[in-house]
Amino acid sequence: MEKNARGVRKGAWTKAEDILLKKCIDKYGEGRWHLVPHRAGLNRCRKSCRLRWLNYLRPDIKRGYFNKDEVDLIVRLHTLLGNRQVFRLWSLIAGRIPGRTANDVKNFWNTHIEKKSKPMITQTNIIKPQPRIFSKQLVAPANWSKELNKPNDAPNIDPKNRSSTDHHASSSKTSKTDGRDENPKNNKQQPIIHSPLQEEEEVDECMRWWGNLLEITENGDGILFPQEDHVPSIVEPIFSPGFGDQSGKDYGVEDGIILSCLELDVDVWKLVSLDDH
DNA sequence: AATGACTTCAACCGCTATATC
DNA sequence: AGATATAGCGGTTGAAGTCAT
Repeated sequence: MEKNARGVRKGAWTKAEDILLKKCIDKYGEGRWHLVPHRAGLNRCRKSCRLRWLNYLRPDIKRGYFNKDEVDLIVRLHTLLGNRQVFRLWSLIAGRIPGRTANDVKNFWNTHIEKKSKPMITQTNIIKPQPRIFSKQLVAPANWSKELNKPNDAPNIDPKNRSSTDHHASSSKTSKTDGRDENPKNNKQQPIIHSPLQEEEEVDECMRWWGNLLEITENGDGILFPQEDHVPSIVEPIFSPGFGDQSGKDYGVEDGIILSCLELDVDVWKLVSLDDH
C-alpha cells in the first residue's frame, strides 16, 4: 500500500478501515474531521476519511445505476447551470438527488452524459426560462433572458481542458457571498449599458439569480413547474404542475414568489439515450 | 487464451472559503 | 485586521474491470 511522505496511507480502503471509520462516526458524529484519524485509529489523512465517509460509507448513500428520474434531473440542472461555471455545481445537483453524492454525479456526468451530449448541445436547445418576479429580495437582471438565449460565445467548459486556475478564479468570484449580493442597493435594476464589462456583470447577475432559484426550492419557499405531464416523481419537488404552460401567465406562489413557465427545449432522453437498468 | 484498448469510479490533489484565535 | 486551522469544493488520476480483436 502506498504511503505519502508522512507515512499516511493512501489508495483503496480496506474493509477493516471502513469498519473503524464507521464506528468512529457512529460514536462521535460527522465533522471535526481532523480528529477522525486519531479517534478511529486510522493512518489516513482527514480528507481521505471525510471523502470515504461522504462518498461511500454514509448509510443513506445509494449505489448502482442512476435511474431515469435521476438522469433527467441531472441533465436539467446541468443544462440550467453547467455552462455558467456555477460554484458548487455538483453539490447543488447532488443535493437534489437523495442518496447521490457530488462525486457520483460528477463522475456520472463525465463518463455517461458529457460524451453523448456534447455534439448535440447547440444554441437552439439551450434553456429559455421565463420568470417574471422571483422573490422579494432579488430581482432578475433586466436583460437576463437575452443573455441566456444569445449564442453561447463563452468558451464551453470542458473539464479536461479547463485549468484549475480558471476554476478557482471563477469560484472565488462567485462564492464570496454564495453568489448573492446581500446589499439591497446592489440588487437595484440598472439601465442596460452594453460595455463588455457590464455584460460580464450581467451574466454574473444571471448566475446569482439561478443560485437564488435553487436555494429557494431547497428551502421549500418556491416552486418551479414541470414541462411535461410525465415528469418523474423525483423531479416534482422542483418541477411541479403547470410547468409546460406556454401561455405566459404567471403562477401565484405564497410569499410573493411568482413564476411564469420555465421552458426547456432539450429532450433529455434523446440526449442521453441510456438503457433502463 | 492472451493482450491491448477502453471505461468506470474511488481516491487524491490543489485550491478557496470560512471559522477561530 | 491578520494569521492560522479546518472544511469543502472541482478537477484529475490511476487501478480495476470490461470489451474487442
